[in-house]
Order: sequence, then C-alpha cells, then structure tokens
Amino acid sequence: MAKLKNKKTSPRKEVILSKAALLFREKGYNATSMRDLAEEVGVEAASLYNHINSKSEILQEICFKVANRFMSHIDEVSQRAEPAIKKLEAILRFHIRNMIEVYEEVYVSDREWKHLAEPYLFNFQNQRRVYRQRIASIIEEGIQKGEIKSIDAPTAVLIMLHAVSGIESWHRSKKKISGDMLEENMIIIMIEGLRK
Amino acid sequence: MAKLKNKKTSPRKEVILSKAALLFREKGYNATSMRDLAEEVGVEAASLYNHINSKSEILQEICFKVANRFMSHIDEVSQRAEPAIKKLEAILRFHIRNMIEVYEEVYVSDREWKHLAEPYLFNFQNQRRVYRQRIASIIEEGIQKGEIKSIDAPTAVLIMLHAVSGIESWHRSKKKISGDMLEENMIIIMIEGLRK
DNA sequence: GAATTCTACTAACGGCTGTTCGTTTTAATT
DNA sequence: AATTAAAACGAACAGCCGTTAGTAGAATTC
Repeated sequence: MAKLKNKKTSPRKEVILSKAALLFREKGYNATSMRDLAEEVGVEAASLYNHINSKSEILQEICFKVANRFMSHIDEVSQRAEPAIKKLEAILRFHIRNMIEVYEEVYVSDREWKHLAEPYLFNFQNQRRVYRQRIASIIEEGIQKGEIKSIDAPTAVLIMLHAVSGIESWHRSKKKISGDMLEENMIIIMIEGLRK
Repeated sequence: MAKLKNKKTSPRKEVILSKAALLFREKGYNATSMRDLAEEVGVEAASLYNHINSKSEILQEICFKVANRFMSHIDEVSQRAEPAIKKLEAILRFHIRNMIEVYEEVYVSDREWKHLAEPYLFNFQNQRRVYRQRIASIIEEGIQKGEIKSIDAPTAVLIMLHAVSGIESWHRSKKKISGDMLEENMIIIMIEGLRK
C-alpha cells in the first residue's frame, strides 16, 4: 500500500504536466515527442509511463483543468448582484490575469484542444460552447438593461475571448509594459473602445 | 521544354496549396501527413513531389502569400490622407474581410507559422513584427492628434489582430449572422467599445 | 509520327513515433 | 536487516513519417 493513498497528484506527475504545458505551448502537441518531454523532465521516455497513462491523457488533464477553472469562476460571477457590464468586466479580468499568470496551460487549452481524443474532444467542445453561451447571456442581459450597446452578443464574446489570447504576443515581447498596465489597457479598449 | 515557362503556378499546384490550407487549418501542420494531402488531392503521395519540393515549402508559400497581401495593403492605407482612426478602421476591415473570405489560408498563416523552417521562420517573424509596428505607429499618430484614446499602442494592436482571428469561431458556428453584420459588429465593438 | 517533357505510379528507404516489456535500482515500511 | 513498493532504465515493437528512385503512360512539341 502507498503511504498517501492518491490523496493528490504526486509531485512527479505535477512536474510532467507543467513541463508538458511548456513544450506544448512552445512547439505544439504533435510536434512534442515523449522523448522531448522526458528530456525536459530529466528522465527516459519509458519512465514517464510510471506516472501517466498516455500522451493524450496529459493534454486532457491540462485542458480540463483550465476549462473547469473558468467554469467555476463564471458560476461565481453569475450570481453576483451587479450590473451586467461589471460582471463582464470581472470575467474579462479573470481571463487576462490567468493568461498572464498561468500562461502555458491556458494557452495550451486554448490552442491545442483540437488534438484531444474522443470522447474528450466532444466533451471539451460542449463545455466550451456552454461557457460562451453563458457569457453571451450576460451580454444580452446588459443590452436589455441599456448598459451595453446593442450588438450581436456571440460576436462580442468571440472578440473578448480571442483578444485576451493576444497576451501570447505580450509574453514574447521584449520591452513589455507591466501586467497591471496590460490589464487596464485591455479593459479600457474592450469596454470603452479605441475612439476618444 | 515546358509550354508556359513557369509563367504562373500550375493549376495542379494551386489545388495542392488550397487543399493543404484546408487540412492545415483543420488538423494543424504536423497532424497533416503528405498521404492525407495526397488523398484530398486525389493522387498518390509521391506524385505530389512533381509539383512541390517539400511539405515545408507548402507552408512557406501559404504564409508568405498572406503576409505579403497584408503588407501591400498597409502600404496603400498608410499613404492615404485620412484621420488615423479611419486608417485603422480600414486595416481592421481588411483583416475581417480576408478572414471571412479566404479563411483557410489566413488562419493557417496566423496559427501554423511556428512550424516554418529556418530561415523562413526568422523572416516571417520579422515581417510580422514590422507589420505590427506600422499599425502601432498609426495608432500613436491617432493618439497624438486626439482621435484615439491614450492607450498603449502595442496592446491595442494585439487586441485588434487577435480579435479578428476569432472569426474562426464564427465559421464553425451553426446559426451565424451575415458576413456584413459580423464586420459591422466587430468595427463597432473595437472602435466604440461595449459600454453604451 | 518521333522525340521530349510532364505527371502519376509502385516500392522502398531511414528515421522517428508512442508505447510495452522485463529488469534493476532506489526508497519506504515493517 | 528484510520486505515491499515505486520509479528509473535499456531494448525493442509495430506503425507512420517525409521523401527518393525508377518506371510507365499521357500529353505536348517539333
């Protein structure tokens, strides 16, 4: 018997997952071999399989970990007693901060989910659709109450979410403004627009 | 000797490039095999090499075709005698229309350029950086003239460009609004913001 | 109609892929 | 100190990868 019966994921597995996120972000899921990952972890490829079941499983864990985090957050925001535009801002800020702070895994979840195997692919797409619909509902609530311009809600959602993923470029940039500045700028542009 | 000495790319090659763009968009560059591509074209894999030199070359041609098109456009827009905000809107509209109309190749150029081989990778990244700087300059011109809010220009650029790539989701959507509607909604949100 | 060029084919290559097997080493528990 | 469990290893697998070689048929040019 083990000392701590699968109370939480072992530290070794945690390392594998985070190194995998790093490599998947850098080179993409398919371009990252298990031997690449093993080298990054500091071990032989075969040894990885003492901690994980498959390469595909790694991607699953990353994607659903991120998806669940965002879903939990929107649960919390939805039931606040606030104007819709405030809720929207909160969601936007949560995305921005996540993209800044846990860049690798959020980015991978965003860009590499296509390579999930069934039935996880189907599941992920569903969860993603639901999530977006919930944001769209908040926007429509805001439109109805006159807080938000009368625009197509799904279009607004896709702009919001994709704009945030642009933080990828910020990470790569040499001379970058601070995370806080980035957040404020993004909020202003998305909420108030570019025109003075 | 050939009849038409490389006057323009042969129709067969054109088919290969467009089918490749389709598959690269759908499954990603690395997940698309030459045998996949051959099947899509209706030929054996080896036959492809009568028209192209390598898989990598296909990606190069797609990426630089798109990059050059956008570079030419910004050349033209830059020398217009218009307010900066108008120039910006023109660039935004050009991106949107391209993303709607020649989706596959624009998307591939946007998402799969990482898999370019050197020295093309280096070149592409340079071109991309220059392009973004030119947009940033237009934004800064607009800020100086009081047409645009005083925001961080590089941040505005990355929001603009990434927001546009969200049209990917629009393509996938079942019940989608018209292309014209999409364009107008995106312009309103980006220029005027969400808040009423 | 002969010569030439182009295009498609089959077969095969060396190399890399994710993964499994059986064994040995390390670490923890009794 | 003996036992047991966990984790690392080297070797190997079947299969797919991009690509090349050689060849046969079709199309084009002379």
